[in-house]
Amino acid sequence: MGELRPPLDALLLLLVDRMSGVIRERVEACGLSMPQAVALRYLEQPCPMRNLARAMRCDASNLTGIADRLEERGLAVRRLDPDDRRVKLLVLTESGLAMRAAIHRRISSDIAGLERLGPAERELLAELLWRVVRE
Amino acid sequence: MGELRPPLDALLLLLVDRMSGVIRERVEACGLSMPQAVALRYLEQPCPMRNLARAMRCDASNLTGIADRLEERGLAVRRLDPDDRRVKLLVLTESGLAMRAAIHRRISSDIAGLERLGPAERELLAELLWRVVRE
DNA sequence: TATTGTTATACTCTATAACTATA
DNA sequence: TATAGTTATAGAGTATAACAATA
Repeated sequence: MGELRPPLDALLLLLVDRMSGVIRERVEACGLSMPQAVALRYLEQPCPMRNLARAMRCDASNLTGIADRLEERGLAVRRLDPDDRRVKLLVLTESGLAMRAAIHRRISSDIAGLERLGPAERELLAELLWRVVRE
Repeated sequence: MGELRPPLDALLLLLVDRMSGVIRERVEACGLSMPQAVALRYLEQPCPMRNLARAMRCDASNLTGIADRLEERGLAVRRLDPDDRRVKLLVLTESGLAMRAAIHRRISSDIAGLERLGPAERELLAELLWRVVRE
């Protein structure tokens, strides 16, 4: 029963694979597509559509449709920017803020096999990941 | 300069987010879409299209198009299953095997900020992740 | 009857290019 | 002239439902 441990890179890929699947499931259980959920996450504050596109690493033309669908669902609205009349600011509604929080809550809870680690091991894992992930 | 360390769940989400982006970039630099690359990864051996769809967690009807495009690129071929004439086995070509290996190589190398950890710390991280990710 | 792969349909995401209204 | 958002277009992924061939 001596199961061979895969190398670190394989473990990281496995982790990403599993977590991505679970995240997608939970987001779609909330009735949103992934791009819509990602947009919500970036909309902590009113944001020009152009900036949002940059943050989401997609072409600006895509944001038209994504914003349309967020508006249709009542999760966000377009607001004119008084300082530059070319710009439209995308802003979360109350409902959008609630959805954003709900998705974050669902995604952050019950992660993978984290329950198999004790408090000290989680602390250790967090320290190591912090070193890896830090800017 | 005392930067606050985010909680473990946030660190894991951050890691997944970063790695997912890099993986997508590298896959698309190889000229494939993510679903095509995932299909290649699962095609270690000839595989009925139905099983592949199950593994990829998508409807079987999607595999028709994905397999079509893999065949157009000469990366895979459909082969009849002698044991069950309803079944078509998807099989990698030589070119498909090479692409599969190339993608895996590119994805596995130079991961995120892993270079910031020493050998002992990497060993520790691998042990912890193995506990988390193990079946 | 049940299953495999396909087709038809509809929706979403994706990029490119052209357009408009501002700056 | 440059930029912000939109539109038009085309390709790809996604699910559902219906279908032909086979079990």
